[in-house]
Amino acid sequence: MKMHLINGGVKEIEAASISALEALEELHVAGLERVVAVKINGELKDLSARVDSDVSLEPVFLDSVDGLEIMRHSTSHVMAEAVKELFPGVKVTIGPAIENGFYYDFDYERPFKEEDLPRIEEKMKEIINADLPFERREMTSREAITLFQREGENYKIEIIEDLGEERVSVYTQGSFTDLCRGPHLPSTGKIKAFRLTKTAGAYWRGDEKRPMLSRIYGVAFADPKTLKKHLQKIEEAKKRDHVRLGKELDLFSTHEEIGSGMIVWHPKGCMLRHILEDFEIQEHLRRGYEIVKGPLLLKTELWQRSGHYDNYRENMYFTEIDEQSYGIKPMNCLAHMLIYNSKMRSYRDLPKRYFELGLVHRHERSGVLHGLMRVREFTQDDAHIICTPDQLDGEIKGVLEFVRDVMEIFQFEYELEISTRPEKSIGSEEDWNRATDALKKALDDHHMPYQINEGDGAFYGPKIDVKLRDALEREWQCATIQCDFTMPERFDLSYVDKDGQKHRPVMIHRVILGAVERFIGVLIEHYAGAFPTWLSPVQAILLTVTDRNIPYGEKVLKSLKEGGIRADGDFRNEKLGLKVREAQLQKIPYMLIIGDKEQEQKGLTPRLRTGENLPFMTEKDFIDLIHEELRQRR
RNA sequence: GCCACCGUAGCUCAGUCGGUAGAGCACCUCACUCGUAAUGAGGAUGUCUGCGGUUCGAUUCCGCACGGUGGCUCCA
Repeated sequence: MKMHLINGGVKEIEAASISALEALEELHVAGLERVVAVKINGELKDLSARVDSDVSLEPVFLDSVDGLEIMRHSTSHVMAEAVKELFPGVKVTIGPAIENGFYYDFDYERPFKEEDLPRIEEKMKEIINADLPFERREMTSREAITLFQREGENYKIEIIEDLGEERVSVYTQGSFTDLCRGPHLPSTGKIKAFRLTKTAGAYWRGDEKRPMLSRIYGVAFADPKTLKKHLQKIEEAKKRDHVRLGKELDLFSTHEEIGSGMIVWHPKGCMLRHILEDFEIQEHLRRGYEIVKGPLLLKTELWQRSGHYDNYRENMYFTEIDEQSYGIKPMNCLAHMLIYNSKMRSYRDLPKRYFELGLVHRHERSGVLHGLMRVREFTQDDAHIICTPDQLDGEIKGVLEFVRDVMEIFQFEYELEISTRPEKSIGSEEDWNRATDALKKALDDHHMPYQINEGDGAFYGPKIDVKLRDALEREWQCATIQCDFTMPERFDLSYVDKDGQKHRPVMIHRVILGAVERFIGVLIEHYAGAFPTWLSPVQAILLTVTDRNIPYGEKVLKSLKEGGIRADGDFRNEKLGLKVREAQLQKIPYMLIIGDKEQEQKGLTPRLRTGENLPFMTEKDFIDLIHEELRQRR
């Protein structure tokens, strides 16, 4: 038979069938000890897989993307074996490889705790040191069910039954056999670096009505050095945590006595919000939006009419005024529709683009709250575009471009998803398809790649979601563009077309930043608190060298403020070194040194937070410098 | 909401195997008037998150509540 090595030689051998490992040896693959699997005709296989016809082979090295995933998956099997040895009676469920590591979900008489992890790690090391081979076996589903019945592994049986395959494969290493598609490492000794990181509860099959299992997470890398680097990176990322920086930079706080999910904005944080909101207003006006504002409380009857009462009630707060039930708005759309309906609309008026920095309240379940990222009271940069069906595509494109431009200003990388119809929803199948297609088309036309998120749409329509990542690489939904054919129907929105007849407009719900709170959370982590000048709550701080520089410092401060600079002064009787240090820790872009030299020559000496000094300059030059940065949004 | 962990001075944290607590920074006072990441000396600071229970005695053990963190589910 003839074997072809990808990016290598061709070799013909006599034998009719050999293992992939033997084949790679025949082909003199370098670094064979680091090979953990093989691609046979492009398909990932175990090294023990048989090679018995003319094939192309490609070794998979431990430190490749595929190699790491295989190793991480194998590590989860090793963990399952360790847990089964240490905790008799435990049942295994699923244990996949994930980004940087793996997890395994167990069903045990009690949940696992952090303190169980060292013991499990020890046991895993024993298994790894024993260098046990992973052995693959194929069998019929019936045989596999019998096998797992003997082991009392009813979750595995459920998986096999749901698979509905004729044959399945199982892998055994040491005392542990698991249902698994594979491939796996040749043996446990190939695992070079792992760490169990945390425990967590997780519902069986992600369904909160089913049992809560006990999940153990781990990370695993090709070598101890990379593992250490990864753990250090996480420690570094924690220094960028927005809750921590929010406190250090005096931006916001939360209070037990106020309640969960409510943010208190301090002067600097509030300034940051104000800058963003002001930016948003300018950008919206520029793009043909009109600013509107609706009330916080609206009668419950109206929420019934919109469908929110049936579909979103558990997230809403209600109250009673004069024996009349009211709901606090969780979304801003209702008032916008009433504005539209306040008079007759012609096709000539469309599209209407109503923009509101809308304060909403949502009763988020206590366990999901998280710093600024997930709160119960937040402000959306919300808009509703009401347009003719013909205008829909163009409007979606316009919003997409808006999102793209804004993300570029902040230099965010983002991921796009389309979410389709959820179970709990209103509207006809036809409208849903039409709306979903419009969203897809807009993304395709812009050549923007996206994922499909089945069943994750809003109850009234499908949506495009834009996701940003925080310091720990967790994804947060920010911008969203949602198509809606239903609300216009329910509120009987109409416009008079050229034909003199009333027609039904379409509505787009959309946000760009999403929630101002969440966006600021992501923004803090993105810049690690060192905001560009245009966003910095304090752009420059004056640092006097001695007390005799104070009067001059005050004069400079006054003219900088009059020049539109967000300036502050540190006129304390302290050493310059201390003032520099504190301004540095506050991550203020410019420290302006005011000493005798500056006083005599009538100017200032800026020090950047990078440590670099700019040459001595006049107040006016400095003001111009800042304004140039503002213009460029830097 | 579910699972795990956590809550000690304004902040970061130590401590008490049950006998009512400490450090650094910050704060206040005094001296120093100083040129690019911490000047020195002195001082004050706590219902040990809250409410119950066990106990002669609880910050420490137990339960509940409140708040936070990491996940699951849900979501901007």
